[in-house]
Amino acid sequence: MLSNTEENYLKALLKITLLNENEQVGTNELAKHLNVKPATANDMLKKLKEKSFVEYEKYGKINLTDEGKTKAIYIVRKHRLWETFLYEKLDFSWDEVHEVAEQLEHIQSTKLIDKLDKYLNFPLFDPHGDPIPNTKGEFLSIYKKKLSDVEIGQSCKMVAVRDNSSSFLQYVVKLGLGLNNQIKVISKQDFDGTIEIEVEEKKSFVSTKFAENLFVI
Amino acid sequence: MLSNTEENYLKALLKITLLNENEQVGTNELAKHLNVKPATANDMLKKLKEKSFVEYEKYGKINLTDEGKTKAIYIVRKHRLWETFLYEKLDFSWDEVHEVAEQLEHIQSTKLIDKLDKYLNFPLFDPHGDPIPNTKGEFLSIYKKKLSDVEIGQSCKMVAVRDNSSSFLQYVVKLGLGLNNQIKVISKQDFDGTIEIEVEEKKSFVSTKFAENLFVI
DNA sequence: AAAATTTGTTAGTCTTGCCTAACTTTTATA
DNA sequence: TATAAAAGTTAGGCAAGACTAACAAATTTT
Ligand SMILES: [Mn+2]
Ligand SMILES: [Mn+2]
Ligand SMILES: [Mn+2]
Ligand SMILES: [Mn+2]
Repeated sequence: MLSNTEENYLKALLKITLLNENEQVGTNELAKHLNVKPATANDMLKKLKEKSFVEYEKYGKINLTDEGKTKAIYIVRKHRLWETFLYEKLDFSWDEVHEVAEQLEHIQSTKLIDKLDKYLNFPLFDPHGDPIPNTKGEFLSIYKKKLSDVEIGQSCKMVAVRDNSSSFLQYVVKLGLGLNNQIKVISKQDFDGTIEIEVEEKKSFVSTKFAENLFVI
Repeated sequence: MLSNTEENYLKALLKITLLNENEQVGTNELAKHLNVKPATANDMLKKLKEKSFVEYEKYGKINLTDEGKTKAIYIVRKHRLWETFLYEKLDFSWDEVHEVAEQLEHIQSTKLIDKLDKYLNFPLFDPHGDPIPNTKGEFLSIYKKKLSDVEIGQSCKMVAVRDNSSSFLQYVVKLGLGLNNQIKVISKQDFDGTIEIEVEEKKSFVSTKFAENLFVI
C-alpha cells in the first residue's frame, strides 16, 4: 500500500513525463512540482526505486517502471472522476474542483471508484477536457496543439486547458471562453506576441503565456 | 488544522462519551478504540490538551472541551453524510459504507460537505439509523432502548444498530431484519438468555449480545 | 490495612517525510 | 579546456505518531 505522499510523487513523475514530452525528468523539477526541496525528492526517489516504482541510478535518468506508471495512471483516473463528480453532480465550478480532488484521489477503494465511474456514466473527459483513464489504464491521447500554435486567420476549437489553477480558469471564463468554443486568431502583435482572438463575435487580446495554456484542435 | 490522527482521537472520545453515558473515559479504553497502545494515547492526550481540545490532568478525568466536541461532531456529520451518499447514490450495501466513510470523513472542504448535504436532500439519519448532525452541530437524540430491554410479549420497532461492523450487519440481514422492522419478543431462555423473536411471521433465536446491539423504540 | 491488580505515565527508540548545509557531479560558458 | 553555474547527493536534524519496557498511582481484593 502506497502512502499519500508516495502517490503524489508517482503522479508528479507521470505528469512531468507527459508534459515534457521527450525531455528527461530531473530531481529539481520534480521537487518544484511537489513544493519540496530537492534533497527531499532525492530521498523519496531512493525509496520508490527500492519499491521498484521508478528506475534510476545516482546522477542518472529517472523513469517510472511499468508498475509505477500503472499506479500513477490509476491516481489520475481517480482524480479526474472525482473532478467530474464535483462538477456534474455537486455543482462545483471548474476552477474549484481540482483542490478537493487532490484529497479525494487518495481514497482507497476500488469498489468506490468503479461505482463512481458507473454513476457518472463512464465519462471520457473531466471538466478541464483531460481524458479519464478507464479501468485498464487506457485513455484517449492528450492534445498537443496549443492556441499559440494557431496561424493568423485560422480557426480552432478549444478542447482542454493545460493549467488547472483557479487564477487561470477564472480568467478563461472572464474572456467568455469555455470547452468546445470556436476561437479565431485575428492577429498577433510583433511587439510582444499578444494574440487577438475572436470568440462568439467578441474580440479580445491574450498573452502568449495564456495562449500556450489552451489546447485546441 | 487538525491531522487525520487528531481527528480520529476526538471522534473516539466523543463516541466513548456518548456510549458510556455517565462513565468516565480512560486512557486504556481510548487506546483500545483506536487500536494503539495506551502510551500512544497518552502522548496524544497531552497534545490535544495543549491545543485545548480536551481537558485533563495527570491521572485525572478526560473531557472534550466545547471546541473539541464541535470538531468531533463535525467529523461525525461528514462520516454519516458520506455513508448516506454511498448507500443512496452509489448503491453500496449498509455493511460496506463504514470503512470507506472512515477515509472520506477527513476530506477538508466545507463547501463539499454542504453541497453533499443538499444533494442528499438534508438527510436526518444514516443507513444505520444514526442521526446526522446539521451545520450547527445539532442532531436528534440517540436511541437508548435495546432489543435486550424489551419484555417478553412486547413488540418494538428497530431504529438503529449499535455495532457497525460488517460481520454484525450481515448477520442482521441474514435474519431478515432491517431498519423500521417490527420485532416481537416471544420468549427468553433461562439457560443462556437467548431471545426468541418474530419478524414478519418469521421466528428466530438471537443471543443477548446480539440483542444489545439493536436499538428499538 | 496490606497486597494484588488495573490503569496511567515516562523514557527511549523507530519510521516517514520534511528541512538545511555542505559537498560532488554534470553541464554550460568563456 | 578551464572555470563557473546548475543539478544532484549526502549527512545530520526535527516533528508526528507509533512502539516497548519500566515505573507510578489508583483501585480492588483479600
Ligand atoms: Mn485536477
Ligand atoms: Mn482536471
Ligand atoms: Mn460508520
Ligand atoms: Mn453509520
